[in-house]
Amino acid sequence: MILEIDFNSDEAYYIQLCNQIILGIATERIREGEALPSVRQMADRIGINMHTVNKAYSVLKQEGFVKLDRRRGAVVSLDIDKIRALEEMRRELAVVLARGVCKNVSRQEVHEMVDDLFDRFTGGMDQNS
Amino acid sequence: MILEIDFNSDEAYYIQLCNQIILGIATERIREGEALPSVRQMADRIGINMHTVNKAYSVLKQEGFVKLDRRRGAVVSLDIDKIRALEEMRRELAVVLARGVCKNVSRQEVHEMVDDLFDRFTGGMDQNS
DNA sequence: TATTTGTTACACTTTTGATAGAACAGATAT
DNA sequence: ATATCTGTTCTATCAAAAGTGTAACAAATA
Repeated sequence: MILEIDFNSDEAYYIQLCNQIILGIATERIREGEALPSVRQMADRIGINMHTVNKAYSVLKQEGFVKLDRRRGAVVSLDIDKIRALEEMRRELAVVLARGVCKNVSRQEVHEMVDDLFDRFTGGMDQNS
Repeated sequence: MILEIDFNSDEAYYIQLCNQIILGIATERIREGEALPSVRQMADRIGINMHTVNKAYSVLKQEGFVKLDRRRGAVVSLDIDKIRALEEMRRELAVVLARGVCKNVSRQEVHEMVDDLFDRFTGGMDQNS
């Protein structure tokens, strides 16, 4: 699992960390039941403060991606609230697509991009889910 | 054109304003060549400070959605840098889809959502663009 | 001339992001 | 038992971002 913070990005470190972990889960580089490095290990590895990692883990817990276990650390545990997930996705997607539409990105190009990304996530094994 | 700030949102006011204007352009409620209300008018109307509106307009200018004219104000003028737009869309889409995949949102559901949003933007008149 | 435009400058407050050190209870392994 | 690890929680500090307020300026307009 490659985790790297872009210290020049304008995105907050804890947001970058959250997104990369979520991408890791989606691409199955981290699997359900696996534990993330402890806040201190992770902090050392990627070069940021323990409390910043802790904040990222707390957000991931709040959003239902991990559960925090005192003995095992942050364990990937997906809380499936699909209705809520669909609502949030729609809100975010609306803004992303609106930007694209303004820049003449076509419907077909978006569909192709979605397929391409989905292939990366599931490796083509997502006929049902 | 309905513009409203959610004062309870954790999203910055100027980001909310940017997104709503972009949505307005995408849905053609604001058309190319039209001018947005002046920073002072807009500030009065939606109940935030002039400088915050100015910041939003500056960001929209920077991102190529409007041009700022001393006499006419902020005029919708789309600077089409499609390659850049596609790159940014891909980055943002990756995170949005990853979240969805973790929550069992299917490829088909995403495609349907994209179609639905595109219909809202272009009213079904986007076979070519 | 008076008004409106974007623009800029200075000042100020509040919130957020990030870091730091320290301590605690619970769990674990030696 | 001891030492070590876990998340967690304090207090503290610093910098940057977000937002507001007042004021002024040049350019354009009516």
